[in-house]
Amino acid sequence: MTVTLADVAARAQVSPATVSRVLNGNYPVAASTRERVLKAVDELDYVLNGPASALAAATSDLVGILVNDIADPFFGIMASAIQSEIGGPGGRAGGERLAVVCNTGGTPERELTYLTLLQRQRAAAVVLTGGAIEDAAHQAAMDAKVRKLAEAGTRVVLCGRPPAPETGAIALTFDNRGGGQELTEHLIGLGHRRLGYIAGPEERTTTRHRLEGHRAALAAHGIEEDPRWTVHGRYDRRSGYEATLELLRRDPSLTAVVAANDSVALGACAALRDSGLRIPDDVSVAGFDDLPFSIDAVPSLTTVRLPLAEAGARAGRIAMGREEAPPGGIASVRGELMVRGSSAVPRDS
Amino acid sequence: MTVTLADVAARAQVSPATVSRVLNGNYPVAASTRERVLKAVDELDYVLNGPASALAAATSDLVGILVNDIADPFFGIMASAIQSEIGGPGGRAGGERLAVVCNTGGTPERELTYLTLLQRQRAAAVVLTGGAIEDAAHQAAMDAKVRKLAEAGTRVVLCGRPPAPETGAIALTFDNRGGGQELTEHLIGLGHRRLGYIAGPEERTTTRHRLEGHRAALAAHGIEEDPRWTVHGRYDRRSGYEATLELLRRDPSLTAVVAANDSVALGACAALRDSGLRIPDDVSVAGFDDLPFSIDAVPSLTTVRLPLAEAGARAGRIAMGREEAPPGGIASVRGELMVRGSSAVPRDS
DNA sequence: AGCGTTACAGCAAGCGCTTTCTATATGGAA
DNA sequence: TTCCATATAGAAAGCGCTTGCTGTAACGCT
Repeated sequence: MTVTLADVAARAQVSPATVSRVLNGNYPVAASTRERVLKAVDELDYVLNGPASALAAATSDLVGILVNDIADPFFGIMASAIQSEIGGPGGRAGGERLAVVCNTGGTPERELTYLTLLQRQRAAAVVLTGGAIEDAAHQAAMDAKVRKLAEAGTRVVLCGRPPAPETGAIALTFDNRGGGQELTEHLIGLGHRRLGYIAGPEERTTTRHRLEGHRAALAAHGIEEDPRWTVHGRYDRRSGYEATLELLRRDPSLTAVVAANDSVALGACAALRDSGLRIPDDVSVAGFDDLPFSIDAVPSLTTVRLPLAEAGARAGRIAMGREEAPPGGIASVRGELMVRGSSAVPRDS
Repeated sequence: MTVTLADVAARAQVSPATVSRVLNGNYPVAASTRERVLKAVDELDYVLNGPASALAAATSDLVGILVNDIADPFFGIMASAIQSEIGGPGGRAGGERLAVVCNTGGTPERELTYLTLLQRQRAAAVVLTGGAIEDAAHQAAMDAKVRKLAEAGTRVVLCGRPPAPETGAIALTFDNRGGGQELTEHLIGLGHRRLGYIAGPEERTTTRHRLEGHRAALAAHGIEEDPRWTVHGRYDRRSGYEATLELLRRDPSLTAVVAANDSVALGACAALRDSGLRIPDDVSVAGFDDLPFSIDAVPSLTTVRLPLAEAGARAGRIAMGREEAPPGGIASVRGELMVRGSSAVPRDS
């Protein structure tokens, strides 16, 4: 039925061992023999049995990439960059690796289950992207899993995620706190004193860090924050729209709205416009991430650029052992403030 | 070293066969025995060896999803929907399946290589998304691969891709032609007579079909097309920006620009604005796909909505055998014209 | 009581590959 | 010529799991 190594061996008049060695190229095989084997492979249209090979060799060529939401370009861009470096087809590395992009939806269970699934597949490496969930029990479970993976020889890299000390994972962390602070400082510098903040889901590290940065900036400039100025929501446009209406309801005198990310910011812009407010004349808006569409917003969005593709690529290389891990296994990746049209001096200043 | 089935069996005082059956749940096992086994599994922290199990059972729980560009929400949305239906963690189906999202970059080689890799892994199913590449040799190679996969029992579903007759693949095709035609007819109906068209890459079916629809609309209304009105580019914002400048250079009297997709349309908007033209007062703009950000463009984008999530979900269910294939193995999915702010009656009409 | 069923559990034969160890040439070096 | 590297090929033992087939109690009938 299906062609096996043995069939190829028979056709090439060699032993299965030789065929295997030709295919893996890690053992001397005479050129003439190799050719004969290759010819047989071609003629029989032989395709290696991955599971069998993984079983025998006790390694696989699967690389897992965990993302919170694959439909969100934030993750798509990182996933794409990681994948381009892990040496799948078209990648520069030799062995052909299969990237397994797993969509966790940001839920603890799925995150854990996917990790188990990857462990089951004996994945060669795993890259976890995006913010982590802040729940002690879940964290502990994740850390344990990661440690187990690392012990089993799977390289684990965190990309845009806080470090997980003692687990053996390499972390490329985004400086969300610093970026958030810089962004808000920019607005304060323009003269804003009443700033609304649309945060992401409560239990995410990303959410907390960005918010902390924002508050640090306020504190540094002696601005006392009104609790009404912060609204939590999801990381999507819709949430930004609704949260903005809520903010406006709570305090119509806000002169700036800082959003947890660019999608939220876009929703905020829509809500402001629908409320008859002009950007940035009446209200300034700022986002985070600098996704491709942010520059096309009207006015273009002031935001913090995160080098998603670069970080992803680096994470991919580290996962493949093609780049050294940063000292201490932890590196902080900084964002860059992008001042654009959506932020300006407040009207009343 | 690592815990195996046998270890669990020993601990639970049963045979390996019994453990396997408890884990797979496809054979009667006494409740008391099952419990004992489950307890041992838990105590030993046993994780099934995927490759070994795939080898023995001659099936795997991997499902491949091929996308042209994972960083593009067009594909991200479909991938997400497919994944939610294939019964991975959180999905409603029983068996836990691992979705393998493969980023082909739209290149023939990678497309083919990934298919081979999936074949090698004995994937349970494969979903190919997005437009196909129009190259006779490549098509033939792809069809042959697909046929082989189908013969080997892998269910192959095409989502947003033209049918591949005689290969055993189920096709959920987007009616790009019809959508393109409807869109252009809308513009013509508004009074536009000089319409620029920014097409995607030449060799893609999606590109060709949308363009054909556009031209069919022109023809149907007796509008003779000026060859200068069509520019080919990539499916991204940048390309839209540049192409628009080119169109404007070629014929400054254009009153409408139809883009191959929404990203391109956004780039077009930027180019028009940078050229001092107002949308839609001076020039109308239209996109395709209706990605989430399109409604947030200013003005919001007139476009053709493609039910990406619905189609993806359906493709996922079909791939899992949870939904019947459409009659003849082919279904056409229609788009819906979304008339919004970026299109209006031309100034000079 | 005798016997066919039914419900479990175990045996053992692989699944298709990798890899260690062994065998056989072949070609110098002595 | 003799002997030992060196190069290349094969034999065979698994890798860890699944599953067809074979027991063997326990049960319900007649």
